[in-house]
Amino acid sequence: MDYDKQSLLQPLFKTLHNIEKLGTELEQDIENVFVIEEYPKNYILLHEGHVCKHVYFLIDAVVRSYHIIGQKEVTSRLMFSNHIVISAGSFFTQTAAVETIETLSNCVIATLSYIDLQSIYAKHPQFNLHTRIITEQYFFMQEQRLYMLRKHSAVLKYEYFLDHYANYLQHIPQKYIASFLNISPETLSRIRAKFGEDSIS
Amino acid sequence: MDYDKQSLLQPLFKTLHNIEKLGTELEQDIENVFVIEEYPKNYILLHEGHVCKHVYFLIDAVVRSYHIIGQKEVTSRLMFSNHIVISAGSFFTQTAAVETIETLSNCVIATLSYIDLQSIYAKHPQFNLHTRIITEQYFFMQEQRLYMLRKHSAVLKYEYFLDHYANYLQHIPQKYIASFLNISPETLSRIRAKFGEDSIS
DNA sequence: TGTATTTATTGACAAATGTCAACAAAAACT
DNA sequence: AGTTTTTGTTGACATTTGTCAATAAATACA
Repeated sequence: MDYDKQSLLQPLFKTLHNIEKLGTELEQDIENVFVIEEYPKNYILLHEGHVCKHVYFLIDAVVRSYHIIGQKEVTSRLMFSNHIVISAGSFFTQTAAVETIETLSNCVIATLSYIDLQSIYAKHPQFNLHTRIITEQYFFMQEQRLYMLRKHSAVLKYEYFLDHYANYLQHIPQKYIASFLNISPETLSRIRAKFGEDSIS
Repeated sequence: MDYDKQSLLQPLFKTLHNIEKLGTELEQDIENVFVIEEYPKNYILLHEGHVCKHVYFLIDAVVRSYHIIGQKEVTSRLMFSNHIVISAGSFFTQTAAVETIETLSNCVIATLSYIDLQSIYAKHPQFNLHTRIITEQYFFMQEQRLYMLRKHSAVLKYEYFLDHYANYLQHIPQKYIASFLNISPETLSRIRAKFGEDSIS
């Protein structure tokens, strides 16, 4: 693959620099350990039961994570370009993941292994500042997802989704959206029918 | 108050040392900025709409956070001794909180202000390592709460609660547990009645 | 200890959502 | 382009959970 790694990683470095300027050596070391990879649609990046050994920085991608509850897949997250993706519990503790991560489009993704990340920490302890802040940001996003799930009715949850994910609506099969909102595909279909009705009349 | 601050903070320092040994000066500086305070039961530590300006380390406490959805309070977290409590979004970004934090028992709590924490970071950048790891741990706990909320039936959610919070059951009014599980108090009462029935027969 | 207040329980009923099935539409694959 | 497969829609109905109200139990407080 003849990618220009540096330009593909530009958005990531912008985020990092906004937190605190990286030294030249640190920036170079980070760039060196990232690997750019292509994955086809519906490729499984992480299997439930396996250890999440990489951070995925989504360069051009639509990705979902899900876990099995009862017999059914329940979508836990929907993620897009410029998101950083890990299965948190698994990655942080290097233990078996309880969720599966799957691509929903042909993807270009920068991957960084757990081991390489640890060596970055060892060589550049100041990098902990950046990952602390990023973890805080993702913590906050997760808090908002929790807030959404506690909205009581299916309609309120769908409205929340429209407010926060409208741009991505067309890229995600509806059944996954329903599952993300914890409602049945039929219920979502009915809600959408009503919404359409409203905007016509 | 004639508390022995050092001994009250022992559990916190143990956690920090387990991540990476703190230097003497850093340890001393942290100890200096923490303030031990007592709060009565049902005291509001943080009001929705205010900025969360402190980290609370619960020394001896039962605490809940909640937000208003529609007309109703919905309990978002239940927290106990040795937990670190903040309203994440508000604290990290120093903006208005969307939730309220309230004591459910008479409490002894160590508080640390946002400003003091920033000066610790400035003076001891290596402390970012500790807070990164702690943030990761709380991230993971939050992920588990999300997982719980996605369990479909009220019974499954209550079973989850029994598995993870059994020790605290008696300290928390049932209506807050119901709210935490996103079910009505009546439904929880009925589930508990059935459970009791089962264990007799 | 007795009274007031809050919390929990129980029943009857209503509302929301899930399930199953049949069909339509869209997408994927030769 | 035509066929197969997947996804989305709609209806009928079942199930779960919520709501309201009455009562009991527990807790707080004077």
